[in-house]
Amino acid sequence: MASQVVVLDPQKRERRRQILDAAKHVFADSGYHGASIHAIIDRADIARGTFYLYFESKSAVFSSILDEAMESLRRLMHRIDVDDPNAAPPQVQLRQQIVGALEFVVQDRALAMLLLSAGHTPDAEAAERLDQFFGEVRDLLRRAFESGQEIKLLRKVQPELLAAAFLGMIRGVVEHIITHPQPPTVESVVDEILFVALRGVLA
Amino acid sequence: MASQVVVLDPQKRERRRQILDAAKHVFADSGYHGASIHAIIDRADIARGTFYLYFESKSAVFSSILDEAMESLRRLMHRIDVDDPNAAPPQVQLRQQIVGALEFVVQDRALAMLLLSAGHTPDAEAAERLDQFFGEVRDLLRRAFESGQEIKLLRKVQPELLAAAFLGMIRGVVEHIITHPQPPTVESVVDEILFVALRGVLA
Amino acid sequence: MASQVVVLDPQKRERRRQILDAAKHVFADSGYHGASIHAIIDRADIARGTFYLYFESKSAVFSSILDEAMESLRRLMHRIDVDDPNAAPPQVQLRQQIVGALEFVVQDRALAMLLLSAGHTPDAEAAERLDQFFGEVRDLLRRAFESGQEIKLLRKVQPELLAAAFLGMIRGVVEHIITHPQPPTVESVVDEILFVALRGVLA
Amino acid sequence: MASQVVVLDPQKRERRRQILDAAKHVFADSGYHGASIHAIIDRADIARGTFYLYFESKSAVFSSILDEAMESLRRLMHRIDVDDPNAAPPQVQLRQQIVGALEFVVQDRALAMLLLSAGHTPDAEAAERLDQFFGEVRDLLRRAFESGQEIKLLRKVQPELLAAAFLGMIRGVVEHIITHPQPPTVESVVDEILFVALRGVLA
DNA sequence: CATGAATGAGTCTTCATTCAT
DNA sequence: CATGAATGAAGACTCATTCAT
Repeated sequence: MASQVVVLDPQKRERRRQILDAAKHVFADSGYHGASIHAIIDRADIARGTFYLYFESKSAVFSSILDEAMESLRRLMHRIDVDDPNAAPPQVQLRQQIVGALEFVVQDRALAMLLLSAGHTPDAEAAERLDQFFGEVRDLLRRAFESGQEIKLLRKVQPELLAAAFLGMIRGVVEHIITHPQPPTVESVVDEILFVALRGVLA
Repeated sequence: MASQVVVLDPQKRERRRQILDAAKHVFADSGYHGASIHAIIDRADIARGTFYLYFESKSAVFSSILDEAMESLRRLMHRIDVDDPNAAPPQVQLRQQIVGALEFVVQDRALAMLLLSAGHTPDAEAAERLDQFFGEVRDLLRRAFESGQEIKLLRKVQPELLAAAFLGMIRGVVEHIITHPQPPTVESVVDEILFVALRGVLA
Repeated sequence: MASQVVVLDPQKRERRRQILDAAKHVFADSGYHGASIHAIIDRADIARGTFYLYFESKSAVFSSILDEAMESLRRLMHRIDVDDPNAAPPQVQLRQQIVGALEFVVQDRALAMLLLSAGHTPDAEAAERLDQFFGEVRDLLRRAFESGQEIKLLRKVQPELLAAAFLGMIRGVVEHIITHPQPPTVESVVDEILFVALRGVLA
Repeated sequence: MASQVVVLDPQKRERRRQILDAAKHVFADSGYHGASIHAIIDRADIARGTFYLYFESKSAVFSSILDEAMESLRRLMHRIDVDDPNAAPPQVQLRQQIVGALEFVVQDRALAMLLLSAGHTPDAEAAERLDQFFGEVRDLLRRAFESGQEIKLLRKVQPELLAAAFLGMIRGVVEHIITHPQPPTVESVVDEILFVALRGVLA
């Protein structure tokens, strides 16, 4: 059976998970550079050498974490069905997807912090991988704007610019939710933001 | 006009500038942690010790850069005058200020990249200073929303959430402008974004 | 006999020894501050990082050296048995102990020099540890004087002052033995000093 | 007029004093190595370059401090007059000299601490100078013992060993006086120590 | 004479990665 | 497979000394 993912026997899979989880939390706590292999293997409760048995470098784990996240996100973002009369109205579908994606990110606090906090790192490989991640998300958004425009749901906009702006907005919102002492529900946040995005702030 | 800053003789001022500029570029290129004192002094073409003559630590230069940027931004962001009949209409004033601020950031490419790329660093002092910087900008935005609401220019919104969202949006836009191969003019970008922000994307 | 010290497998023990020995010599040669990690690892023929695998800092090795020395000294200094009719007479016991302790210090030339040469260092931790070491020795001496006084072996003296004086005397004597081109035997030195201490220099 | 000391005009003399005093205190506080030129010029309230106008290096000031101290000590230690029937009895003269010397050292607290705390330093020049200082004192003591022996005041001793032992004792006593919370008078200390030295501790 | 800005060798310490067991 | 001891490059920072003004 063809598979993009290298098939590992369950034991190794399990170890890999263990390391990925540990790394995710450490990256979240300390940022990419601040995360030490020491902290990761400590949390994963494995030996130093074992780490390098599963990942060839620090940036490799980082990459894998982003890979997994991207895949999950992609699974959540289907095409919005406009033609099927049985489907929910587009705006409802849109809202559902955004809520879903945001909830995915926000509920995995470690992932969210990792994504927010990992800035440019001196490690070129990691930096590139992160750029790529956000690039993909931005593409997702851009295509969404383009479709919306085509089907006349949205007015004429510059999709690329808007994608960049909205990606930033999402990051800002996620940060708001995560760092807030009494985090609002994702639903309430999406309602407010979506309203603003769709209709603007003008009275 | 009296200055808050300790007055240095022109020579020292000049050196300080030289170091600040070099540091800004290095931070922009490599992020806070990735920036080495070595790289900074290399770029500034000074000796190791000279650096510590002007700044007591790496995080101190970083701080100073943010201080200067914040001060400049604040100078650009006046209160919007609504009552004076001789003043430009509020929306025009708003647009001017945003254009001004954005232009300030974008035209200092190094500063822009520094602000975008500096993520969580293991250096607590630097991290805090950066948080503070964005916190101040967010406050500026929040107060703007609150005023707008009070004078009934804007509809009822959650100022804090919107401030976070718009700060993120601004970061996204700045990144877009900076990284774009053919960067659009700030004016055109502001027009598009402002329109969206005020009236939404709906057709 | 159970050991207070964490038990290490022989390999690590050996390495630790190797580093301690190297450090002792370097400290002896250059004093605490003058001793560089570089010199220590050079002498121990290990890599920089290896040093920090066994000791968490320069002051930690220093501390360990003093710990070991103190423990050895303490093992050499038993209470003097006055009552047991089978034991050697007190003066003989005293002489034996002093000879033993002095021989221990003198024969480990590096240790002796380290103890003599380490003055006030800017490193607070190391300085404190050294003070503590000599403080303990002084206490040993003070208690010895107090006991001697109680059992009427010694005449009325100020134990604290005398302890300080004799500790200094011992340092002086050790220095004499160590730096002398033809070092006298410890026994001969102890005989002379002990005689003076007990009966004075007057004809 | 011949003079060992280079004659300086009063202004320079004064400046020199100022620096020597400052340096003495700083050396006393932090030991030789821990003393920074910065601390010295700060305390002397002079500019960096000025320091090097008066002393060619850090070790040079250190040397000068010891020179001055040695000269003062020598002035205090005359030959003990045994023959002159009008002179005080030898033991009284001895006591006076010791009290005088000790008082000189103890009352100049900074000097005392400097002498006690300056251990082997990595600075070869300074280390040598310090050894020389104590060597001279030891010689003074040795000659005293030799004379005492010649005139049959003292019994047969090993002058060199005893000089080393007594020098150490003196250091111990000075340390005791200086570090004691309620320092005893020098006179009382000398009485006790001298008694012990002359007659021993035996009951 | 006095100044203090500039220098750069040298310090301790960290940490990603390798490899023999 | 797993281990963890060993490595050494690289990092931030200090400080005695020089020298142009």
